[in-house]
Amino acid sequence: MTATESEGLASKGANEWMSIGQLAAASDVQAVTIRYYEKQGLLDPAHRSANGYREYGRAQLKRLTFIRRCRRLGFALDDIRVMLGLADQHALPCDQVDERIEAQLAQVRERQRDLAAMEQELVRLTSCCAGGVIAQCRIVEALSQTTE
Amino acid sequence: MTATESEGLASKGANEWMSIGQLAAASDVQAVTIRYYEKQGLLDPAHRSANGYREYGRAQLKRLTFIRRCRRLGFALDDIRVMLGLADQHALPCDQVDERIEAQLAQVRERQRDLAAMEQELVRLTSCCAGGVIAQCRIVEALSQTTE
DNA sequence: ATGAGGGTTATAGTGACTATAAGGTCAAGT
DNA sequence: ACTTGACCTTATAGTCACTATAACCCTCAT
Repeated sequence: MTATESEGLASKGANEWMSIGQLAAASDVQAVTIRYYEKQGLLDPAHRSANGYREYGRAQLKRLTFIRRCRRLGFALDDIRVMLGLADQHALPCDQVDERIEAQLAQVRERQRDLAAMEQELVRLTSCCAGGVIAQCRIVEALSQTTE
Repeated sequence: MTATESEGLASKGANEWMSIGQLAAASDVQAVTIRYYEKQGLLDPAHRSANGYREYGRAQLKRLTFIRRCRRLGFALDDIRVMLGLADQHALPCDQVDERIEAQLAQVRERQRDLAAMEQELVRLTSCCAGGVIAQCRIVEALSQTTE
């Protein structure tokens, strides 16, 4: 921990300006990645302090948190850019965002199915290869079997 | 469909030489990707016919199928290269392959957990945004909430 | 004043493709 | 015979979302 009042980041006492490193710690996004997002237009160019360092406030943390969550949910940066754009226009109907969420949900569920199949296959493979030698090991065979 | 006898690929009648396109169709791996694998050393340089075209037999299809399955299971090409190398030396103990499988299984299960969380959040988000306007929509809010 | 640990830029590299360009080959139809 | 179109060949460049590196500046404690 660097500064005395930076620890909580819920401490909205005096001023809440953060350096890029503090924002990185608070948001769980690396500093380089934050700069990358700025360059990609996902974050506005940050306000600079006298020495040229970037300074961030709670709004930026919020926005960055949103981005990080979306990334974790599997959204591409382009999708996120669009969603941020939509969200900035408060009068627009929510359908488009909702549509995206639905599409993403479909994707997530497809991946879940894939992973379930993967898991099953891996479990089968581990049990078939206990303490043996590759000559008897069926792993490669099992994974190269042509479906016929 | 191009050639007359290419359709079945289970037809092991006369000769079973395939062009790269046929192998691509049979293996569900794009031709460009097959060439890429060759360049990366995952596949041996293919035998060439008189005109310089690549020709493949069933052994290659098997190997490629193995690679594709591994990719689907989330293995990196480096891992696959090693596993192929291990599998080619039939006297070696299976432990190393097994170890990899175990590691991969752990990865798969971690992703499953992540996806489950994602799904939950997405479901929550879709229900909170039905027919509204962004001003009332909680999606962006929900995904930018600082955990406190 | 020195060194550690921040910050700044720009550029190059990563993995696993994907797209493009520019050409050679082949079977079928007119 | 010729053209069309689908296939094959190579090489190179682009993609995405970072990640690493280089080379430098700023600040603070010892």
